This record gives sequence, C-alpha cells and structure tokens, in this order.
Amino acid sequence: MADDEYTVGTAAELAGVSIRTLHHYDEIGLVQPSRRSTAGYRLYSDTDVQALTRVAFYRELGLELGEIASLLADRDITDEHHLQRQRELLTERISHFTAMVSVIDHELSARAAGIGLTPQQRRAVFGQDFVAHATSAAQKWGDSKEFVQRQQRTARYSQQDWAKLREELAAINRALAEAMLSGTPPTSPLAMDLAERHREHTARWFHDCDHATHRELAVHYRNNERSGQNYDAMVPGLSQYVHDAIVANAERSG
Amino acid sequence: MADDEYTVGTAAELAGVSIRTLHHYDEIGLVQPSRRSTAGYRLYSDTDVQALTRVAFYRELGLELGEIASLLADRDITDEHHLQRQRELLTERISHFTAMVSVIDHELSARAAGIGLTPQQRRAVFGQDFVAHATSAAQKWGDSKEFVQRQQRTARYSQQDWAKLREELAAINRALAEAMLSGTPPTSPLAMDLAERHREHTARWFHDCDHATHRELAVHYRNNERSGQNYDAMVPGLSQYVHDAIVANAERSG
DNA sequence: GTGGGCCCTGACGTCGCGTGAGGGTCAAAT
DNA sequence: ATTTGACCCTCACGCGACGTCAGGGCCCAC
Repeated sequence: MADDEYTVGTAAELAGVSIRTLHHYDEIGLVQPSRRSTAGYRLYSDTDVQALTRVAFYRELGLELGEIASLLADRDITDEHHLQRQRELLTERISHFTAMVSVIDHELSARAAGIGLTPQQRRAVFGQDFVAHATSAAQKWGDSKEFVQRQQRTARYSQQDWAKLREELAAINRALAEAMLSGTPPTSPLAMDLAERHREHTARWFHDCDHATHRELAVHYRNNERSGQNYDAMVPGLSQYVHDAIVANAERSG
Repeated sequence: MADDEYTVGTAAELAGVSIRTLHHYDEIGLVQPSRRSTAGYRLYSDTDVQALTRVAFYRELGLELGEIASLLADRDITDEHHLQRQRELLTERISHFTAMVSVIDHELSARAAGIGLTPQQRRAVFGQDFVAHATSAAQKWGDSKEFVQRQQRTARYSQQDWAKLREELAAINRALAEAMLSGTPPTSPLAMDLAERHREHTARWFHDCDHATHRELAVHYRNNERSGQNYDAMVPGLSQYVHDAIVANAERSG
C-alpha cells in the first residue's frame, strides 16, 4: 500500500463518515476506491478521499445520493464550482432558518402582548405559507441595520430576559389598547407618552431607535407586515392607532 | 363534526405534512386524533393540530420522532419553553452553517492565493475535527463587528466578485511570499507597502480595517487561527513575516 | 504461531415515511 | 334515489441510507 492510499477505516475517518457508508457508496457506485489490494482490501487515493469529503458535505446539506451523483459526474463542474455551490446551499439554509427564527420571535412577541395565536393565524404562520411568508418578511426587513442588531442582541437573551421583555411590552400594549377603546385620541399626551415608552422599550431590547426610525416602524405596524408585532390581531384598528400615536409623539419631540 | 375539528386531509394541510405522516404518527402513538367519527374518520382538534405543527417544526430541525415524543410528553415544558427551545436549535444550526461558510471561504481564499489544500490540511478542515475547528473559529471571531460586516458583504458577492477578490489577494500574497523568500526584511518599505495593500484589500472586500484592526488581524494570522487565511500553509514562516510587515506598516503610519 | 486489530462479504434491521390495493363514507348533482 | 367523485379507512409492501451482526480472511507484532 502506497503512502497516499488509505484503507476503509482511515478513509472513513478522514471523510468523517462510517465504514459502512463507504461500503454503501462502493456498492451503489457513487464513490469507489481506485484500487483493491491483492487481499481485496479497498484502497482509497487522495482524490477518492476528496470525493468522499465532498459527498459528506453535500449530504450534511440534505442532498440525496442521486443528486450528489449527478453533481460529481458532471465534469464541467470544477472544484471551485463545488465550493461556490456548497456556499450557496449553506446561505440558503441560513436565511431559511433565520426566517424561522423571525416567525418564532413573532409568536413570542404575540404572547408577550398577552395574545395567543388563533388557529387562523397559526395557519398563516406555520401552515403551507410558512416559508413564503417568513421569507418575504425576512426580505422586507432582513437586510436592515435594525434587524441585524436585533438578531445580535436577542440571541443572547436568557429566558428571564425574554420574560421581562414580554411583560413590559405587554403592559405598554395593553395600555395602548385601553386608550384606544376608551376613546382617547392618539394625539393625546397619554397616547404619546405610551408611544414614547414603546420607543424606549424597543431601543432598550431590540435596536437603536430614534424618532425617525420609530416612524418607519410605525408604518410597518400599520401594514401589519412587521415580524414580531401584529396589532390588528390584538384589537382591530389598534395598528392604525399605534401608528398615529407614534407619529404624534415624533412630531412633539421635534 | 364540530367546527373546530378537522379530518386528516385538512389537519395535514394545516400542519404542512402528508396524510401518510399523520397516519404514521397515529400508529406509533406520537400524535393521535382526540376523536374518531362514527365511520372511523380521524378527527383532529385545534390542540392536536398545534401538536402536529410542533412535531413538524422539530422534524425540520432534524430531531428524531423519539426525541420529539419525549419533549411532547414532558408536561413541565410549556408552549413558551417549546418556542425557546426551537429558537435555540435554530440559532445552533445557523451558527453551525455559518461556521461551514467560513470553512468554505477559507478554502476559497487558499485557492485565491494559488494554493490547493494538501490532504493533511483537508483532514484538519474537513475531517473529524471539522465541526470543532469551525466552531472554535466561529467562537473566537463570530461575535465581532468585523465578522458580521464580512458576512453581510460577502453574502452579496457574485462569482465574478469572488474571482476578482481572489485574484487581487493572490497577487498580494504571492508578492509577500516572494519578498520573504528573497530575504527582504518585513520592515522594509516594500514589505510595508504590501501590508498596506493587504489592509486596503481587506477594507474594500471584507470589513472596515484601520491600522489598529489590522494589527489584531496580524496576530490571528501569526497564530494561523484566522478562518480564511493560513499563511504558514502557503509557505512556512510566512505568517510571522506577514505579521511583522503589518505591524511595521501600522507603526509607520502613526 | 498466535493474538488482536483490521479487513471482507452477505444479509437482515431500522427509521420515516411513500405508494399502491381494495374497499367504505359523504355531500352534491342528477 | 341513485350515482358521482372527493374524501376516508386499513393492510401491506417498498425505499433510501445506512446500522448492525455473523462468519470468515489478512497482517503484523510479540
């Protein structure tokens, strides 16, 4: 056995998979050892191990062996193409999962506001439109500075932090809903004060939030398109009310 | 059938899985419909659908049905605990994949410098130490401002961008290697100029990079622990040389 | 020359469903 | 009142990607 040849055990370890897996790949012809010893031992070359590594990578990304086979068979695909492709698949998964995190934050926030999701809402959030919905939300917002900051901060929050955050937000939101239902105009000092509390809460827990940023948020709230808050789901008309209060508060402070 | 009850087809659609999957979950007792119609039809309640949704979510995160069963069975776990847990699993996957992207960028950069990885390097990068290596690299660096910026920028690069980036970096690295091999001291103007070109390249393609930041990078390079560059793998001793040149260049400019 | 570690080839088991076959159910349209 | 067609039921076998023995060779060190 030459120096740059490996038996199954070694090759398997190098590729980070089991011996049985190599046997399987040999059986189905996906990756076969370039040589056999006189005793019938499989001998994998460096190139073979590289192929195995590639397969393992694609597998971890969830591709089926058939797909991988056609990728490997395509002689037009260079090593760099493979790396590019793997990178794409990875970033795809990352943005998908990031979108799912947004959905969870959505539901956590909804619960923070003391509202469980109805079956209809769950349908929209977790049902068939799940990915499409989450992805569009992530695209609308996902590249903004605020989103990145929020992701970074919230990733570190403990369960206690979340509990506190939610409690505070729930108090603000309940007060806003009460104000609206009691006929207090959104331009009243009370409503504006609540808007200001909301701004401070956002700045404290999620991301920097001056009055200009807060105004932008308000528009998203009104359109019920902001991941993490759907005021109309709490009380119909509340999103418009919150929007108006935030704008009034921003006007007030200059 | 009451209004808040659904037959298999409907329940399956709400949960975003196949009918057969619901049959299977029923068979193994993971999620069973709370009622059957007189004709033997499975009737799923809202609560059942919620459980199904949860299972689907955990499945997408790669958990086995057995694990999910024990999670669902644990009556100490509230709805919010589930959401928290799912969020953790997601961010785990995200950082794992982000680490894998770093590894790919590593190899792309190595190729950019005109150097294919040797089997030994591949072993370190893709072999059994893969996850540990990538994860430790990500932890060392993963929370820094520079990393985030780099991720954000590079995510948008086209293949052409990468090609250009790599070409430029390869030219700089080759020049540095030549300088070292020809005995030019790292404190010479030529080496310092190359360090400066490297700094500008980094600032242009990856993240803001003043001289102080560049110095920090230099230390990582010297320790060969920086994802994306391993100068000693190109030419032994080059990492120290690059480090010294960067420091000299930083000294020079202030 | 023998023990322990590696390798071989079957071949059956597992998990999470997919995919029929053969047959009831139900509401609407004829 | 029946027929149509969409839905539902229960077997039951199939599949992908291996895991896991069982029974047997190879190889090298002591």
